Amino acid sequence: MADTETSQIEQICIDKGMRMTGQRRVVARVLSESEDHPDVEEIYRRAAMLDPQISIATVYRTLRLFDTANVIDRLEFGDGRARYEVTDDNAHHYHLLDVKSGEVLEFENKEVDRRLKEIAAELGYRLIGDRLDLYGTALEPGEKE
Amino acid sequence: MADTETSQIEQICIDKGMRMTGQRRVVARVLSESEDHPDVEEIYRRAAMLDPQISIATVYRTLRLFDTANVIDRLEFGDGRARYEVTDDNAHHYHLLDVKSGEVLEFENKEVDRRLKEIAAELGYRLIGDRLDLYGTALEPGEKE
DNA sequence: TTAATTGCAAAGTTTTTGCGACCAC
DNA sequence: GTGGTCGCAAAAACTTTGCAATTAA
Repeated sequence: MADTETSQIEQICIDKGMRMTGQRRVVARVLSESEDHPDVEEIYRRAAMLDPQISIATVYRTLRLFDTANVIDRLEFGDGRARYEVTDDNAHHYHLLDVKSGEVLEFENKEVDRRLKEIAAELGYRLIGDRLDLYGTALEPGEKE
Repeated sequence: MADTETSQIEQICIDKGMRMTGQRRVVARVLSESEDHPDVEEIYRRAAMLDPQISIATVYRTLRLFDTANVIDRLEFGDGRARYEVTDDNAHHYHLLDVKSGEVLEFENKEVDRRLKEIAAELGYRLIGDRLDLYGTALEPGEKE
């Protein structure tokens, strides 16, 4: 079972030379197995299923650690709570929020990537990060596209 | 002097049928005259110069009111506190943060506007809002652009 | 062995809210 | 006049931190 496997994030942390405690392994596993964008409470809830003794303070500390090490990305969609996802070094992506359902879609666009880098350069900056979130409502079938 | 004039935002609020109290006028004036992106504490500080009796609770309530009415935009640059700017219906713009100085530059780009709308449509959504923030470091003279 | 990490509870930040007094319309 | 708004202080929501006990390397 997956219970004894090394999760994707755990391996990254090991490679980065982090001290891997049981709690960090649990949080790493939770994040590796999440396909959504959970907030801290939700990550804590999922982690507590694997280790009922884990403290939310440790979850906060671990998320900050992983975020600082660029292992995960902290997202903010304007609802006050931070959400997290695993950093994907190969494919930088953006988000589209369905404002009615709260669902979050991810999308990539190389053309946008390139254009943003150019824009930063035109303004005299080296682009080191970006955040692009679209907010939309689902088009009904037949509705104008 | 400007003290008795109707500020840009105040007029918008009047047009929207809002009840205009002295405090709302003060916050409206502060925002109208701000060319930066102040956070709540800073807005409160500036408002208190015009009305020393104003409460920060009222500043929070007024900002939420203005934001909900789309008179101002709430910005989040990842530092935990919300910042605000006057909504510009004519020219939608994006932000570039100088991560070293904390300075915020604004830029427009019709091509990006159009592309984002197309992307949303391709995903099956009507775009109703977006947020695009670039993070960069200033290029030194002669540095690769 | 020992410096780093944990759980707990206390405290720090930012924002919201209940309530009686007050004010705009 | 009266429903909306204000100031105040309390509380809510989210996040960080001090400390003694525990643990990874």
